[in-house]
Amino acid sequence: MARPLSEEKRHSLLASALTAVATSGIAASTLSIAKKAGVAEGTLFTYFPTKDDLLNQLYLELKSDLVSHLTAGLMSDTDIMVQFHHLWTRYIDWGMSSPHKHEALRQLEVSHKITGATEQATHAMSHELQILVERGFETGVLRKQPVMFLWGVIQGIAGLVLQTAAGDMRKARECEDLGWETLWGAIASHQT
Amino acid sequence: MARPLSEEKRHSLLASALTAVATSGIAASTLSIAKKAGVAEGTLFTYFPTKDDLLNQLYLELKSDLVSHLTAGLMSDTDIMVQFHHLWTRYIDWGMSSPHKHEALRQLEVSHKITGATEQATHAMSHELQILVERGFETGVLRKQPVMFLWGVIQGIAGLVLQTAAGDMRKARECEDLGWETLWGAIASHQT
Amino acid sequence: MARPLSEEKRHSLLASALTAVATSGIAASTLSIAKKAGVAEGTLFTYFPTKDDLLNQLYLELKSDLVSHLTAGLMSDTDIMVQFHHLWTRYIDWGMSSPHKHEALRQLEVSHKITGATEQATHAMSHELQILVERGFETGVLRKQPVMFLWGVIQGIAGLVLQTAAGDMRKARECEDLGWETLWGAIASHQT
Amino acid sequence: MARPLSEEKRHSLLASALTAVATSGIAASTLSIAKKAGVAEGTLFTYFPTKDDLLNQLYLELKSDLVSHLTAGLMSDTDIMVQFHHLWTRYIDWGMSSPHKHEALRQLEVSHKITGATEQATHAMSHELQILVERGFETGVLRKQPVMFLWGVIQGIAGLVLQTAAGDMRKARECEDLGWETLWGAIASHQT
DNA sequence: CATGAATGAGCCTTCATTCAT
DNA sequence: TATGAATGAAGGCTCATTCAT
Repeated sequence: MARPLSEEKRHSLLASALTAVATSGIAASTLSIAKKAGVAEGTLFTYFPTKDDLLNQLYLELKSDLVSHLTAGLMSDTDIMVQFHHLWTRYIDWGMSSPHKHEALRQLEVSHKITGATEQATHAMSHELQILVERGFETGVLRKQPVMFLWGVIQGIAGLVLQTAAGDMRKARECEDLGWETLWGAIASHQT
Repeated sequence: MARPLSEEKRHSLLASALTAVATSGIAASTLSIAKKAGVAEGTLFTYFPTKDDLLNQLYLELKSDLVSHLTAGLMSDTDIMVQFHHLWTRYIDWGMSSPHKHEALRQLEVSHKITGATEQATHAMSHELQILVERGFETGVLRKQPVMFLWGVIQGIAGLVLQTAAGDMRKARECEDLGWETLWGAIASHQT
Repeated sequence: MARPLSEEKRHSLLASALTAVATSGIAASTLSIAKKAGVAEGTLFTYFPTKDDLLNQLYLELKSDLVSHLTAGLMSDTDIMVQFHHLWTRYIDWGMSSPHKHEALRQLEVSHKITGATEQATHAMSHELQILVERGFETGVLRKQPVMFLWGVIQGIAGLVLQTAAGDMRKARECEDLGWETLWGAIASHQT
Repeated sequence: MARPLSEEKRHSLLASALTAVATSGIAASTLSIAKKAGVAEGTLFTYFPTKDDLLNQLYLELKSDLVSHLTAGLMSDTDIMVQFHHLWTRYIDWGMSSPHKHEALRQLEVSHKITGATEQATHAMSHELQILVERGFETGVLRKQPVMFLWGVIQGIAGLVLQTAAGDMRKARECEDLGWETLWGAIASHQT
């Protein structure tokens, strides 16, 4: 009975938190977040018991959004390099089309507010990617390394490209290509 | 100007800010910084007119510290790859022996508080490195790319290694080697 | 008026308020009270239009509970001192067996939230006691004094005994006797 | 160096807290207290790290004020009853001339905010009274009982008198006498 | 110059009450 | 009637910065 929690408000709040965190870091105030979401400050706390909780949920949502964007259209039976190139393209695409998401993710990653449990939850999401990586190891295409390390390399170089491209949109294409060469050089095993 | 500003106090403050920022991010309070520096809160503001100013100075100092650590012992007439490997070793060494510095730098980089002017000032410091990179381009050893991009790759992979190694000190050596292979693969041109 | 207000829920709410107030004073939140009563927060306000109203009702109920406990088994034709001793025993009994009630009453008395009307209503309840007291004055057994004053003395000393006994249950009996001597000394006229 | 903590402001704050607590109970806001003290809200927290701390200090000050008022002019070599009567008179005098103090003390006593340490500290203050009481026991003038109990009786009856007198100032004198008879009856041993 | 008291805006969170369901 | 989401006003406390000493 009573009014049910509105999924719409929840999304408003997360969306508002997204831009707020991208703009002001985790110092963004709950009041500003609530206001931009068109909601009273108190309401924020009926959806997220704590500011930290909101940040964790936001982190989760961003990661999930990124992963699902990356894996969309991935064909698991094609050449591994092709698949990685697909991943790469999608990553840059994601970052270009929603720069706030990328920036907010960066802020959250550096913030010390993300709990171990949240981190765990993100791992569960990337099952498909994990398989791809493992196949890369087995076939000898990729240099053997911890999965998290590999993922970190991708993330790092993508971040770099996005940042570089942000300054000069016209070179975006060039930049993406450079990034791809860099990435593939970084992770492939180069056994001729 | 009876009593001049004491260089010692200035350093105390920067050192204190370093650990504070590494631990708590830029949210670290001026009070906590002053206290750990053994100085009154007001004093902090005679040395740095503003908290943001302190953060910028800290950033400058960290970058300069890093660059001078990297370039120490660099022999400009040896093989380029050897020089880069030296750089790499020194980077990891720096990060391992002073993890606070590395973490603080990360926090500052992400913080939106570093002004353009400060950023400019850091470029000036890396003259020697710039020359090395350019020689890399000319000789065709390195893939042609913006210097800042290259620098970002180094930084990103080094950060990744430090983070990975932090969790498991025993694998530090392994990790460093993996990092080097990754880095060299990322930046070298691979012309057979 | 399809469904009438349920007397059961009303009691749940008052019972819950009782322990909440005893524990946390009148600062106890309506949410906590409603929850412990197994009822939605909004429901509380259909039974009591206001938190202050709830507190007043609780006060009334506690006073009435106390008075009826005191007067139960009172034989109006025995010796006055015996009747007072009966009262005293019953008071201590009440306080010992339901310490929450006693504590809650204290909190409410001190709270400035009890209205004059509520206070009036309690007077009406103690008719039987009033008669006893007046007989005490007429026969010269009790020192002449305002009824409210006398009642205050009883309450004060009983409270003291309960508080003292709370710390050391083993001495409860001793404590009760001491209290009785104190009380009787305080109110009897001592005409030898 | 620097501006020293001003004893005057400290007193302003305690005085303001006194009336605020007397009027609104411990729910009195720190803002209202600071304002009435003519001081910024933040300032309150440089003098008292916590609201609870302020309340404890206030309690201490009130107790100390009361005790020193009671013992002033006490002649330890006169008759015990006379000394107690002196105490009684002083107590009523204190309560009459500063009703806020009395009310605030009541609020604090009931509040659950006074720590054990604070309570301890108050015991230390009443050394002189303790001696008087013990002499009362030794000489058989007082009924043997725990000191705290005796003190509670005095406090309780005094409170009652003050409350009763508050309603009808003209009867204050009468009321005080009645209180004294009640008190002495309550604590004296009545051995003829 | 060094100190730390003073300031008041701002922060996160709680709360009594209202109202849509 | 019962529910609990929605509200926005406080509440206690922290903080960067100023300024008297």
